[in-house]
Amino acid sequence: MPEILNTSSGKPRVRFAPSPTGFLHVGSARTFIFNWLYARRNHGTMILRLDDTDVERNTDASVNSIFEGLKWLGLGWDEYYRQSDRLDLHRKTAWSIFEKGLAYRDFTPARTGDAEKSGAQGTWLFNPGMRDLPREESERRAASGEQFALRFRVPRDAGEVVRFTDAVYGEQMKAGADIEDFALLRSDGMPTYHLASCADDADLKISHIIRGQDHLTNTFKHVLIFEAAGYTPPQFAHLPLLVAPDGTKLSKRRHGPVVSVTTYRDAGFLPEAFINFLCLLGWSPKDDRTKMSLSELTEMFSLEGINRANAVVNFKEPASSPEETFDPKAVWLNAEHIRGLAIEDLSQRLLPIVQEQYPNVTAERMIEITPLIRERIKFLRDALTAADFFFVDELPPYDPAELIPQKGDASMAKRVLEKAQIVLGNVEFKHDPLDHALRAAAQELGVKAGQMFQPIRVAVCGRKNAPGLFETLEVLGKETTLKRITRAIQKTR
RNA sequence: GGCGCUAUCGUCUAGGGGUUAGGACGGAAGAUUCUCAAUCUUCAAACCCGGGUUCGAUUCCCGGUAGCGCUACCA
Repeated sequence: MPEILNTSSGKPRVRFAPSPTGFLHVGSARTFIFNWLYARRNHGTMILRLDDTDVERNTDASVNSIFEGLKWLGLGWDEYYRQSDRLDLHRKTAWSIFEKGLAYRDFTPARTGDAEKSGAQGTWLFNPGMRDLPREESERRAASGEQFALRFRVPRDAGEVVRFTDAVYGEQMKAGADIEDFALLRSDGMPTYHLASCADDADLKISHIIRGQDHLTNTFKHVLIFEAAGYTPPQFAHLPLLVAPDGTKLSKRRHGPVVSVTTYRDAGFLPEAFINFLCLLGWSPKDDRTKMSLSELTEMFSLEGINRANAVVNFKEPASSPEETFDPKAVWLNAEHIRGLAIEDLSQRLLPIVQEQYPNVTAERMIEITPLIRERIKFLRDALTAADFFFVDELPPYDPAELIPQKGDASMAKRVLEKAQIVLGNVEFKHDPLDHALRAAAQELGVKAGQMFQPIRVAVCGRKNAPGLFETLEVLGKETTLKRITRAIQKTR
């Protein structure tokens, strides 16, 4: 009598089950996000499960990196498990399958190395002799201490097919004759991924398995395990893979840190922008929205919107600037989200980054500066370069030639600065008065407004490209402004 | 090799038997402005190929091609 999963409450239970064998990959992050969105959208439960049955390859560093990445995303989860704590359940499940005659001991030594792996001619299905080993002989050899793996006895008679319906890819079927007798238990007694994953999914009453498409063909094996263990398989939804511009799947070895979530964090991405970007890879709302908040995404998310083709993360392979490290759309979305933030909020996020380099900057100061750079930064870290002149006492050296205005010369720069020194000494440092005073001064000197503003801008900012002049001066204050203009006048000599 | 999946502008995608094939990023041009941004306007840019079904296919079917995945006592 198969136990019925997922129907009793109607509330979905989903899980994200990473293997701690490396940092949190952007593809994994997307899988986590889709699961989370699905759970929240349908008032279900989000489960985090560490699939750490491969003791050889698991590391604590990886576990930490995964938590670090997930913490930054800030989405959270409702239940947490580690497969290594649940080995008894896995073994019990495996042996229950064995007892039903649906699995058998294979005493063949493990295939070593990569022999006949990728270039294999023909498909390996099972080791000769083992599948039909008489029960008594099997028991005897096991009792004598001989090592064995436990394999699933895949039904491979003509006409045997395994089927399931994928929420994304539709009806799937495969002949049993094309499925190899996969292992359930290794010869050291440890469960394999397939077994552990299914045993846990059943035990945790997972209703929907939302995961990467690399598992689509594994799902036939999983259906076999669920049914052999007496459970109704959950609903499956496979996600198209994220690939590099060259079409190969994202890997640390080939593509470096671009595939790590923490790289986005450290570059100054907003987690909500990163999430927004990832959602648009392989999923779309049916309207034309692109910039979406977490709550909008939660509201809009559905399995039906998931696409079937792999999605390219469009970064430049040899990146010549930090910006090129990322997909242009991710960068744009980040800037969009930054622009959409309230000044106080943005300022708070900028402050720790700024303080790392300029410890004297206060929260009050940052609030004044933030509106001037909000439209000018693409990454949080850009505040460091966009507003540097607010943070330093003394401007770093700049080329005095920069002080020379368009269609002007050194003497014009000097006249403008000297005039500015006088005018600014007698004006209130507020936007409008500064505006009026400096425009009037330009008129008196017979120069264009732009010719008046540029030398002042360079004198106070140390460069030509900067925020609006009046608001800059207002925030900078009279004292610093006059000091920097004096320095600039010295430079014109 | 076997099995499975996929194929719309450079990229992410919408659409769907009859459309000027829509949007976004990026690119180009222009407007605005004290520079840079931001903003606005405009432009260029796509249905993998071949058969079939049909009055009509980019859309449905078949084949090809290409890409990806699985083919481990990894996950």
